[in-house]
Amino acid sequence: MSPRNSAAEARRTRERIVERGIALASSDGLEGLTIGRLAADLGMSKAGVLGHFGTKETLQLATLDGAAAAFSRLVWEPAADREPGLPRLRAVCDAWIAYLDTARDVFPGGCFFTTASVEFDARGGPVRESVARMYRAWRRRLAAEVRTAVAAGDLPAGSDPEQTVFELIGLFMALNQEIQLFAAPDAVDRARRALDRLLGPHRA
Amino acid sequence: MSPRNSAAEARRTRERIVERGIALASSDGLEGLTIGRLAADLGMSKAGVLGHFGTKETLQLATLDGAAAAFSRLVWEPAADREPGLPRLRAVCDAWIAYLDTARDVFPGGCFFTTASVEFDARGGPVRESVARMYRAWRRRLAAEVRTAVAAGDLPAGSDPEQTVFELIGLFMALNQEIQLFAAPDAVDRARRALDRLLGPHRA
DNA sequence: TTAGCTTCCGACCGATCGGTTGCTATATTC
DNA sequence: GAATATAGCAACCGATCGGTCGGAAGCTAA
Repeated sequence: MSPRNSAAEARRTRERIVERGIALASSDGLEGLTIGRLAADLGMSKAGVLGHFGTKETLQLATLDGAAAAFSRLVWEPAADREPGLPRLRAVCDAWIAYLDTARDVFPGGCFFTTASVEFDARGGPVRESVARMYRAWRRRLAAEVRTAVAAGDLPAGSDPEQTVFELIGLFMALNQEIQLFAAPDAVDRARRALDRLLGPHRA
Repeated sequence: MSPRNSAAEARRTRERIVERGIALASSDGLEGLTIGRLAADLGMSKAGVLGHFGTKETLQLATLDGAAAAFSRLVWEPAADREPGLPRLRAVCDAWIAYLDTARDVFPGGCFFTTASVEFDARGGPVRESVARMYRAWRRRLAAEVRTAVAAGDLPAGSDPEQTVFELIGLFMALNQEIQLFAAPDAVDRARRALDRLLGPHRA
């Protein structure tokens, strides 16, 4: 079903487009992601790129979904087999920090979702809604782990899960700035110390 | 020295351009700030707008400076006559929260500097450097107040000022997201509680 | 073998981008 | 009052934006 490529290869092509789109958008934002540049980077024509998505907005949504899948693979899945509650929460937070610190190959421009959130938080449209939906889902999962940890007595009984999650998100955004804008070598140390203040000393 | 306007009015025109630029850039970013749109908004020609700055980059830097001046007026100056240390630090933080929550007329798109930081943190150039310089200056001032508060015994002796500032910045970014992306009605309450956790209970 | 489907390309569209140029109109300086 | 300086405009520049269209190339099903 194709000219230069078979139907199966077409899927691969689409994946290549999304993968490259993630890298570009993590640096220049989802709006700064242009079809022409994406095509040039991949050695394709603009029509060839756009043919897989139809419109730029659909391409943005696909890129966002691709980034979320990569994030899930890096942060959520490795912690899935940890004991629910504080152990799993810590594992997720450690992986989140590692995602910000060492996932430069997939996300060279820093946190894809911080960029997308700030870029679209003052606009309407499906991209904004999709970003908000993702953050809400992640916050819900974090809050659930906090609740489990409180029930298990691993976090103080008075802890407000939503409050803890609010502060965690702020921690990750501050770390992202520390790494990307300031290239601070002690960024991860700071983040770990803030984490200890929130969840109690590490490896307690 | 001018055609339709005198030299004095030209300064006013420049201020109008910057003021409108701040509003536009707080929503769409400094890159999304386009000369054509700015001109249309102000009922001017593109050449008339650009004539005051020469290049878009200079316009971006002027807009950034204008935003910093407005921020200073809203956040730093009102706290300047407070007692150095914890009282002044608290006043600045409260004003910072108010800036994020209620300064919609000047900054309709939320925190101008979070937007600029995330937009330029993966690029080079003078705009990025200017953003970094501003944040560094603000962080230095915050850290100085923390140090004074520690010396006065208003904060625990073991407090690390840079660490406290790191967490404060995260708090403000999380609040910005809570307001802009989620329009959460309890956003300010959350921020205040996080602040209490950092600096001790309010009005102690 | 052939007909149809699909991927992808090359060429093109109108709109907009940042920026330049020549000019007009006015304020200021002499 | 003449000369000068300048704010702002209209028109235009090449480049790029998102997007469309027709056809070439090749896989697949009949």
